[in-house]
Amino acid sequence: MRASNRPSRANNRSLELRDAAAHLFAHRGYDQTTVREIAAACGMTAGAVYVHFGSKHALLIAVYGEAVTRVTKRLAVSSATLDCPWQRLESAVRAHLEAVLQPNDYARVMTRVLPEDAGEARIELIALRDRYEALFRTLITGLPLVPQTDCGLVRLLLLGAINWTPFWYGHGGATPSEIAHLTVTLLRNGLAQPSARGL
Amino acid sequence: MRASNRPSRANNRSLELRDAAAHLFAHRGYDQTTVREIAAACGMTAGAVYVHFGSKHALLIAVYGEAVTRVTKRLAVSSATLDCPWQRLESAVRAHLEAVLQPNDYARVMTRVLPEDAGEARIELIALRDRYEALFRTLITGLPLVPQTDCGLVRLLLLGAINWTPFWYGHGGATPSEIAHLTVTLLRNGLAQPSARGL
DNA sequence: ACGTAAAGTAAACACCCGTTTACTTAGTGA
DNA sequence: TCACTAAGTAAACGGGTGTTTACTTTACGT
Repeated sequence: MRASNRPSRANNRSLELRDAAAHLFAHRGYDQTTVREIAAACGMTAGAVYVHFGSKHALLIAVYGEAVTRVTKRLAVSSATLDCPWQRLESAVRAHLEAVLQPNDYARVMTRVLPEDAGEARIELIALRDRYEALFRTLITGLPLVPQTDCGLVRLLLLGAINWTPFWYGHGGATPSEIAHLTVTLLRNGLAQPSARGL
Repeated sequence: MRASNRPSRANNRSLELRDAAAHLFAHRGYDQTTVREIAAACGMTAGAVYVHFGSKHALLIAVYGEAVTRVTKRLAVSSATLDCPWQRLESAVRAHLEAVLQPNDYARVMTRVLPEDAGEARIELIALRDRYEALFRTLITGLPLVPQTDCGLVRLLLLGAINWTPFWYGHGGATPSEIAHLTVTLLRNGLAQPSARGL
């Protein structure tokens, strides 16, 4: 049968493996996922994994890298056409949440797997994450803020709030779009009653 | 020699074991900590651990429970004497951050170890965490907010922001007290320039 | 003084892990 | 057609895991 291989050889089962790894890492974590499970999800043996990836760490780095690439692309597109910097930020937050909260294996790995769990691959994962978070840096420094605001701290708090969402999403009943709107509104106006607003 | 055991027998090496486990879980995570390491930290053999705890999971539950108890106590004390609900919240956030960010093994386990990593003990850990987060529920519902604010969502965003701090603390240079102040000020007033503040 | 029970040891148990090693299969280019 | 190479298998390797077992030590109550 030659029906399943159109281009030539190299049916790129590497990508198949990477997808399976992403799925398992996202749902069960890195440590609790075995190479044999990943292989079995592709109908292969554990040994065959090492034809495509040098180690389990390399597989994680591939998944993490792809996750950053995808969510970066999505985020750039979603906020490119808007003028208001607050709307740009909200759009970016919405894109991030949709990526993290929908059953999107890749994006979820970014919050589910801590770089510390990756051993020697730790440095590469942190570099990948930093590359992504830099996007929020530009979005936040573009906001018209009260002077002397610590933009870095604001960015870290915002990312923390939205990175933690996978741990409770579903219990609150809010959609990613609603969460994004409340988050950015909160960031913009606060939630004190205007009459009771003090310094 | 009977110098080292005042009360009677039972020098409570259980507590010693629990402390050692807390230290290792906080710094290396649950999966990557072995029972033999915990035992060795107390100068014991792995087998002796099972005299005091029925399993590694039981040890984690003990650590997690103690963590919740400690930080709950600390939080209740810190915000009891204040009148202004915003100051109460800031004080609680500060207490939480100090517990999580200082080299405090117990508190750090609450953010470092995900309940999902605990297998069957998962349900008990989630129950313990919920018991703690309920404290913030009362603090937030006590705030004078604009009507129809989703208090639950606000609480979850706030807890996310401060639970994520261990992953970047130290790089920003801010102290727990400063972070707490900015966080609550942000929550209260937002960070838009008053002149540019819209709906 | 002695029986009892807790505390701890050393060693094994049974299993699972990531990785490697021969070996087989199959498609490709010359 | 035939050497070449990538892809994959089956099985083992070396080591580490949580846990259990049999045995020893130790301190107490009576």
